[in-house]
Amino acid sequence: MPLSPKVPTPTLERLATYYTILSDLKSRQADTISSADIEERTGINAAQFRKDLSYFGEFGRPGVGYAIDELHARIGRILKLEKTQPVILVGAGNLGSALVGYPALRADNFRIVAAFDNNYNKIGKQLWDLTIRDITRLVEDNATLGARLAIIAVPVGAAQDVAERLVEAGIKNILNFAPVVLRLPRDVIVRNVDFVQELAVLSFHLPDPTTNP
Amino acid sequence: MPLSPKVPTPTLERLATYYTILSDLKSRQADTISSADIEERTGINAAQFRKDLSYFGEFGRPGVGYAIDELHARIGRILKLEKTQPVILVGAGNLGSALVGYPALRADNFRIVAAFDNNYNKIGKQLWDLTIRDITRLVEDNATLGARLAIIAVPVGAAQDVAERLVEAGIKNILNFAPVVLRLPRDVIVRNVDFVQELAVLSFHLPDPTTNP
DNA sequence: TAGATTGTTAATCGATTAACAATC
DNA sequence: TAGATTGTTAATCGATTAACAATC
Repeated sequence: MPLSPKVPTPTLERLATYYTILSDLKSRQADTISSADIEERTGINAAQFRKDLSYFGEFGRPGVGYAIDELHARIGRILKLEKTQPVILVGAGNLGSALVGYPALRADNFRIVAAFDNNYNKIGKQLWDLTIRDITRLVEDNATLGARLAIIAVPVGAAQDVAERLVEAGIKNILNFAPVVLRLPRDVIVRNVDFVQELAVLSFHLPDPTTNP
Repeated sequence: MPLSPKVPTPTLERLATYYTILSDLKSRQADTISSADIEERTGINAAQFRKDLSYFGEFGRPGVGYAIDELHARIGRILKLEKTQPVILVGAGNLGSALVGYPALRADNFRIVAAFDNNYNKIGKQLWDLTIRDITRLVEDNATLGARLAIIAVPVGAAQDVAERLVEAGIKNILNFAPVVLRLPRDVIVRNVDFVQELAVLSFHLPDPTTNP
């Protein structure tokens, strides 16, 4: 298996986008799709799409296009979405609760298998179908759970500490919702989701509040 | 006012990051900071930081650094965060609810001023301090509200329709949480937040499940 | 076969970073 | 003044896209 040398992150992000629209097309549509069709639907340049796939081998047939089912399956395999991935959630607040209840996660084979918090008023309570666990038990609990992905949905002040516990528990792939830069060993991969940052970028593009006429 | 010619999006994203850490430093720290300090705290290259600022003028003093308060204020002005921005939320589900209750939004001067939904069981009910409104009233309601930013937190199937209503209501800056590519006029700016995409990128980086020894 | 579309190379574009003269 | 650090230029790096021979 020729290990793909170095896949650009933007390629991985687009791969996830292709996967989503292929999931959508899978049953309801014709069974073949061209890179031009993909461009039509996603706005992503057709050459870009073909280049993205080329990091992982050959997927289509010249003159014909791509078999939707096969392409979907192969991208799923690349992104390791074929089997259910257990995910740990830390932070049983409003955001954490929304994430546990978020149906798209389950649809894409992610399953939140445990929720942790440091608040003694929450520990032991239910969050959907999960019993909220004590954050101090994270390391020992994950020895059993065996999750390799985690979501941080705690306030800024707690995020760094939580992240370090996660690493201690063997989790090196972290989705962080706290608006803070986590300082962690270099082999830990962190993806940040920052609502305020997103809104700030939009805010910049707002028309200038023209001074009164 | 020499209109900044073309600011790269990554620069805007980093500007929001600088803003966040400056908010943090503002009171508790010394009153001056160097680009090297910024690199230390954010992992963003010091030259990158200086270059980012250079799109907007001069901010520091050679040999000294940047006055924290002033820098914070000026970045706030660039991102138009100095006055409270009204934001409309569409989708009063779990995620929408978490967003309304999210303290960091308010801290950065965004205020969700109205929540809309299409579900008659929800319309009229309370969501925190907001009364959930009828999505079909969006255009007329925003004539009064005057929001220019909106958040879409509805299921995939409803997102395109909601987006078009928002544009009709004069809102051209949209934060979209539905995992779908919105097709809108080119002058509309959309930022997508896609949890599943983020997890998929992390999932890719998971160690290969080595076949049994 | 002729028409369509792939996979890939090469050209273009844009973003990051090193280097340094200017300046406090 | 000497030391520190900026703002900016130029070099580097990497990602996007156009073009096209290969192939169905």
